[in-house]
Order: sequence, then C-alpha cells, then structure tokens
Amino acid sequence: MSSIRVLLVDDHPVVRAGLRAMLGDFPGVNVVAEAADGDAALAELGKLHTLGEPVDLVLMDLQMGSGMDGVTATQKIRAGEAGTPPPPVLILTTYDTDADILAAVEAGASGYMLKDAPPEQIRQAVLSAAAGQTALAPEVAARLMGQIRNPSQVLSGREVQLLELLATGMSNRAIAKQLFISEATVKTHLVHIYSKLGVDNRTAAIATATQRRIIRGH
Amino acid sequence: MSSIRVLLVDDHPVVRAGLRAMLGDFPGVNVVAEAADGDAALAELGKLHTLGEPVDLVLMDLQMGSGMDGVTATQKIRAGEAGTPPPPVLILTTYDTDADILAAVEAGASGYMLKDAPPEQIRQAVLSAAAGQTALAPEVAARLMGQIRNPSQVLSGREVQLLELLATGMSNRAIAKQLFISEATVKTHLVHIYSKLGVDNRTAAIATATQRRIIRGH
DNA sequence: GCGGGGGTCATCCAAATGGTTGATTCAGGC
DNA sequence: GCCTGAATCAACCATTTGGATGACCCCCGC
Repeated sequence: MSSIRVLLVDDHPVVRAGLRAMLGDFPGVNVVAEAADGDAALAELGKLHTLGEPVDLVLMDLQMGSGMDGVTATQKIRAGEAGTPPPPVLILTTYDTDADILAAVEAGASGYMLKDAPPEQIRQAVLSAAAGQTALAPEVAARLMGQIRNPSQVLSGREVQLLELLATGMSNRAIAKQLFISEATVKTHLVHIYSKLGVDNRTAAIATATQRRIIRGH
Repeated sequence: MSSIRVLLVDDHPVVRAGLRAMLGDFPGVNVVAEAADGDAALAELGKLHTLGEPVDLVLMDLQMGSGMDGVTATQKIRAGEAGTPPPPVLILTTYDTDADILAAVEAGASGYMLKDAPPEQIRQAVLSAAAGQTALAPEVAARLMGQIRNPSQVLSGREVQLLELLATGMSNRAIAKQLFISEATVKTHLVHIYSKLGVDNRTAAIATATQRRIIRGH
C-alpha cells in the first residue's frame, strides 16, 4: 500500500515542527505540505491537486490566530471548494469543548484528537482517518457517551446559545433583545439552565459551563 | 563558546518533538534532556548535575496536565532545590494572561515567550536567556508597557483576587466569608473593579477580565 | 507630618436577578 | 390522535446586586 500523503494545518511553527517530526517517524505516513491557516490550506490542496499529487488526509488545528479558522476550513474542504475530491479531515487541537466538537463534526471532520495525546494514539488516528474511518480521542468519546447516558442534563441548543451570551456579560434584557424574545423567556431558560447545571446564579452557570466545556472560556 | 545545554519541560509530546527539532536546527544549542512535568524536571536537573553535565537553560511550559505546574517548578529550580546552581528558566507557553506573567516573573523566570512565536524569535530568546539576560515576547512586553502607561486601570492584588473568586460563580456573601471580610467590603471592591474595567455588572467584569487576560478563562 | 492609595466597613435606596406557578404553541414520536 | 419536550410569555414576590456617600485605619513617599 502506498504512503499516506498528509497536509498539516496549524498556526504554531513549533507544533508544525513537532507533528512533522512525529509523523515522519510513522512508516507509511508522509507530510507533503503545511499551512498556517485555512486559506493557505485550501490553496495548498488546490495546488497539489493540479500537480497530480493529491492529499490523502488533512491534519487540522481548530484555533488559528489569524486567517480562516479550522471549522470554516473543514467545511469548505469537505464541500469540495478546494477543487479536489475532498480528503478526510482529522482535527488535532488543544481544546475539547462540546461546542468545538459539535461544530467540527457538523463541518464534516472525520476525527477529533487532542494535542496531548501520546504519539501512538495519534498514529492510530491518522491511519484510521486516512482509511475513511472515524477517529475520536478517548476524552472526546467519553464526553459524547456521557451526554447520551445522561440526557436530562444535556442543554438544548437554545440554552447553549443563551449561555454564550450570558458569558459575554449581557443582562437579561440585552439577551432578550438580541434574541428577539421577552425577558420572561430569558429567565425561564436561565432557570432550566441552572437546574441542569446544578447551580443557582448566572456567574456559577458560566463557571461550570466553562469547566464542563459546554462553552468556551477564552 | 561551547554549546548551550537545554532541558525541555512540556507535557505535550507533540510540542516537545517540535521544540527538539527546532532547537536542533539552531547552531550552538543542544537539547540534553526532556521532562513532562515539574517533578520530572527537578529530577532531571539533579541527575544531570551529579553526572557532571549541568544544564545551561530550562525551557518550561506553564500549563502541565498533571504533576507539578510550571510556576512551582520554576520557583523550586531558582531556589536551588534541584541541588544545582540554578540555571535560568525561560517560560514558553500558549497563554499570556497578566496573572500568568506576573506569577512566572515572581517565581524567578528570566523570560516569557509564546508558542506561536516564529523560530527566529525563539532562537533569540534562548540565546539571551542562556546569557543571563531577560527575554520577553513582544506581546508580553506590550502588555507590561500598557500597564505602566495607564496605571489608573491597573487592578490591585486584592481586586484581582476578588475577580478570581467572582469568576468561580460565588456570591458576594460567599466571597466575603472566604476572604474573612464583610459583604460591604466586597461590594466596595466590586465597584472599583467595575469602574477600572469599564463595566457595570459582575458577568461583564468576568468577561472583560478574561479577554484582557487579567484572569484565566479556563 | 501630610496626602494619597489600598483596604476595611456601614447605611440607604434603586434596579436586576432568582424562584414559582401557570399557560400557550408547535413539532415529533408512538 | 395523544403525549412529551422545547420554546415562548406573564405575574408575583424574595433576594441579590449595584450605586452613592461617608468614614476609619495603615503604610508609604515627599
């Protein structure tokens, strides 16, 4: 079987160097290009395709300091916007919030790994993803399992949306206006959120939602 | 001049590999050991010292998934607890919150760099730090400058302390009990914090304090 | 030794938030 | 068709928070 041709997308030179070195040690894996953001990644994919050197797998970070972020880039790649038969995209990032994971999966990622994973785990994920299979980090899988096992504590989409606005410091009134609903409804949602999270005020809701990685704390 | 002997401390295998590769490309720099947390770092320092192969510079991450964190490790190293003449410690991390920077400087770090820095910047920092000079990332330097230029907006230590408790979701009463002060005092501090941050409620204070990296959003 | 800033506390009042109950609409599953 | 859960709204009241003012102590620098 021929070698797996990989495109690295990460804005940190240090991390790119690390992945290049690590993947270089894996037999059957070949890093053929690198990009520092989503735009560059799409450009690289197109370029390599016209050169007749297609990419078998994209290793993508989600957080990119500038330029197109990882989720958008994944969407565009999977939608075929690079002008190529879309290669699978394996997310490799530091954060594992519910929001991030869901966004990545919806964007069409075929895997989600964390950067602190041991090399062997990353190697397995790369091979799986390149073979068209799904590759989830144990931590990520565990979070999804937990949600399925305890659905009563799963926040609805609307509730997460409120929580995100809450975390920006908006008042109930401001949130109501922003979402075109009444303050009463905002309060109802908040009560539900509090009971699901087991807290009794908004700051605590933000704190535990951040800790449980339901929303971003950054 | 002989080569600079470096100890890498970072819990991410990927990042260690990246730094090893990157530093390996710098002439006059030599990675002689690695550690995944603070405890291991101290052990390595001691071991290398008894072997007569002292370390010239420690490259340290602040966030360590488990084991001793980077600030504590830096403190102990600089206090000579590794049983060696303390080598300079250069912090290399992803985050640049005020709290992190101050803690690192107080712990005795002689530099503070960010992981998304270009290799050349990292090389300069390594050389400076090994030579006993201070090496600050431009972003970090800018933040310190900003504080000096606009001292009216600098929060006092007590205020930051309150802010951190605030961010955990505690009520004024709970904060008062925790700090052994009255609720009235808590409210006074909060008013000062609000005016310094330019906000008018606690959640907004948390949001902007997190954004401005006065406290951690994690 | 005087001023200023940080930290502490109190009181009073207005505004925002939390908690409860109850009700309507709508979509989806059995 | 019925039930459930999500989302919407309202009215009420208790509690918490926010804002303003004034005061005391202590340390440090000029």
